Amino acid sequence: MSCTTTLKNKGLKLTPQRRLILNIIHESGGHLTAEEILDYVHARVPGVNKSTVYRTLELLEELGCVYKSELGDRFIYHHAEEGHHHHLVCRACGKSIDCDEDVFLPVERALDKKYGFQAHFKHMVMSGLCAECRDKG
Amino acid sequence: MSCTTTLKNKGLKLTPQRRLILNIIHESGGHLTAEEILDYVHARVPGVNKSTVYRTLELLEELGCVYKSELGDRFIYHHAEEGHHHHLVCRACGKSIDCDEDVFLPVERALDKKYGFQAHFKHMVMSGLCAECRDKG
DNA sequence: TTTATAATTGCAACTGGTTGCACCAACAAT
DNA sequence: ATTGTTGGTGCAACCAGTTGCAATTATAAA
Repeated sequence: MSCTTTLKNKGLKLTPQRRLILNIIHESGGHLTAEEILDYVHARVPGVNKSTVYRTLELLEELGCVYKSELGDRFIYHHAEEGHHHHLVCRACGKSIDCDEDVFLPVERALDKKYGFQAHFKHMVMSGLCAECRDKG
Repeated sequence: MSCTTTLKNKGLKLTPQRRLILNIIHESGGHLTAEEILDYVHARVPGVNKSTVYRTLELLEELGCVYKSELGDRFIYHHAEEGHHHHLVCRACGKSIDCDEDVFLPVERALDKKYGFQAHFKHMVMSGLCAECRDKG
């Protein structure tokens, strides 16, 4: 279901500000920080207030339209495409690799079996070294 | 090696402020947010400036004396004991369970094999449901 | 014990992000 | 067309955390 219909179904309004923010996230494709999104918004429509942007991001996250993930010290937003997956971000070249959803299943099983602890790993973003950058040294 | 000797070996000073902050983290045993640490500091010595506290936490993390981990939206600090391990924090009762260091090995291997991506999971803090709270709810 | 020096602190200003509130816009009922 | 209601925005004040800088202090050498 598209973001716009999700909004309407909940009795929420698709305002110009929200349309703008959705467009920016969709067009970017990749991962944007809240601040980058704010900058893009202001570049197109200077008048939009920052609290509107932050509130919209929070709303879209709650609706499941975008994902908010932790990467090191900051939070990044990305579009919730069909099919969940994780992201591998190279700390050397910045490249982002889509990663299969199931890699954390062994961890979830182990935590359950050993500690009776129920954890879920959803759209994780992991920092590390990609193959090319590792070979370069 | 103790935190105090680590400081001295690097030519860094063991000031009263740093001693206080180290004591608070050691005594607490558990996980403290930066703000909680700041509150405890002020409770004992009101004059200490917040920038001193934040800078000290950053320094101690760089030295490896304390760990800074992400838990949901915030960062928590905990003492770097002998033997690394992860933490399982119950989102219902708040209880913290120490978790074996090796649970993420399958993930690290899978990421390497499938994507040539090198990632390391160190002192992770995971939110979820402990066995008791799961049975209750 | 005194001095030299680099490390450290407190301060004030600032940044990213949040919150309460008054006003505004959209829409449904009359 | 008018009104009532709900949701949304902008504003200003606020909060946690950061930064540059001048003043201070722990420490090692003399």
